[in-house]
Amino acid sequence: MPLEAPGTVEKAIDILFHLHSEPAPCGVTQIGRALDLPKSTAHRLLASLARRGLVEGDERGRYRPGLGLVALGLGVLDRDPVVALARGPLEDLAERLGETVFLTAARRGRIAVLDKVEGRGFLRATPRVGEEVPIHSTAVGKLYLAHAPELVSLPSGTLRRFTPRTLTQRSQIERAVKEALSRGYAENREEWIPGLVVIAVPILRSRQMVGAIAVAGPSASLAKTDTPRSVAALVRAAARIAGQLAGKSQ
Amino acid sequence: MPLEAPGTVEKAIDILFHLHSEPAPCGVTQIGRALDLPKSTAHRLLASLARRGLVEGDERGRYRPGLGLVALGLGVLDRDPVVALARGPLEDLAERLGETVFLTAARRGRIAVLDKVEGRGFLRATPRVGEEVPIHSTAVGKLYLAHAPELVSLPSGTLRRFTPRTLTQRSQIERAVKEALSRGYAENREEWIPGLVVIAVPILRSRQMVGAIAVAGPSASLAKTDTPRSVAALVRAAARIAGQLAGKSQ
DNA sequence: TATCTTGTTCCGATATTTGGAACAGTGAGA
DNA sequence: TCTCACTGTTCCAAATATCGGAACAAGATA
Repeated sequence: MPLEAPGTVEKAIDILFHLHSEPAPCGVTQIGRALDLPKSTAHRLLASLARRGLVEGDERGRYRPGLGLVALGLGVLDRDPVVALARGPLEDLAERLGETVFLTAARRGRIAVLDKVEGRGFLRATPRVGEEVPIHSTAVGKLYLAHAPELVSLPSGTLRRFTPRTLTQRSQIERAVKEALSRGYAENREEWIPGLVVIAVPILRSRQMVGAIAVAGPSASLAKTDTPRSVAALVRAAARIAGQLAGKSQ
Repeated sequence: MPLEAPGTVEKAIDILFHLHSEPAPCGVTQIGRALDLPKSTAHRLLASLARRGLVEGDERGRYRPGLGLVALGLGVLDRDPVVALARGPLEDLAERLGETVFLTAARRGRIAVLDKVEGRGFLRATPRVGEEVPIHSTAVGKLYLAHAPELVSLPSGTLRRFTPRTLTQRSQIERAVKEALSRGYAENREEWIPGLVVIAVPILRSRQMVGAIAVAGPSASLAKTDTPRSVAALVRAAARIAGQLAGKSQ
């Protein structure tokens, strides 16, 4: 089985993600080369996407992601009750701590950023809502491994080393996960991005982990001695979100 | 020519928009009925969409929009320089005026909301980022008809009457557009939604209209006598955005 | 001007989508 | 508890829409 071929729809979606990853509008030939599609195929797929507004083509034949994607993407966030309930607490936290605070959740075995409020520092973390984060080298990843390992899938094989401090051995990660479980929070001190420190706590609804909130900033601002203060604030906010979540419907 | 049939990709996109418009997750049969697709076709298209994360299916076979859409949708906004530059002024305006302020732009002949900052009132306007607004019955629509009629396409035939105050005759609209052009701003007093008043000004970069910012609120809060104050604040903000826009690149 | 590019269109071959039908699992109602 | 109606899923032959090479027109480049 030589890697089953993607269908028509999948190719079209691949074009969307490619346009998303490119900073500038792309031409048909360029897209075809990047995704290994004949020019005419790329052209036809782009025409279909353009008819529905998912891409926009200028008069020169360059294409870029279209406004139709905005409505669809924002709709996903509006639909999620956790995002709605977390918005206020996130703003409070960012105000109090002065650093960037964000909300994450696991979907399809991966972890994505669902919302954020940026801090006030000249040097500050700026996660992108909708993007994924690795599992083995982040604070929220460790939390999921601790509280809901069935919701995330750690890549098999060797784990990627992002920085000198990245934990790449399973035994190291196991130890960190156990620590996260017993302490109730997880840390990531420059294990993913040099200079970046993240402290995260889980949002637990009746023992089930439905997400995590975290504070992120430069290592100088989130020193180890300050950790208890950040953790306390995060835990309070997470409890508030979980409480409102329990009130809502189920 | 009996209304050419949509291709595979278009059908898949139609499914995305249908899921977006439904508040609850949908089953295969339900989607098939709504879009006139056989069950098996809907199922296969959903499988393709799910493989790329644009939809998520639960264990019961219900499908809903997926997280992949978030990254794509937010990416569109990040890419747009007007959105980035308008963010600050929008927040200032919302703070000063106390009402909801939003940014719109024309794409593909239609007008969409690109960003918003909501006001503080218990009763306040809550536009949805990414959604479209009508042209003939909104303040921003009149602005586009005045400054860049080639960018928007007024529907042919009779214009839809949303409220008793909606202008449905071309001559009425022409007069309103001329007024908007001469005064530099446009108003919409309950012409689209009962009780909703909007005041909008264009963002002009070297005589070209690249968007509009507007303040929206209940008619009681945006009385006619207050209009000059709102207009002045909006005009200042629009000029600031346009100025920074001129500085950036071209 | 000559020579590359580019985006777009065309059209026959074929692989992919299509959609009816059968299957299996679930939930409601008797 | 049994039944029935309804789901979502899978299968497969038929048909058709996709595919992709080639030709075309329009710019950009040298």
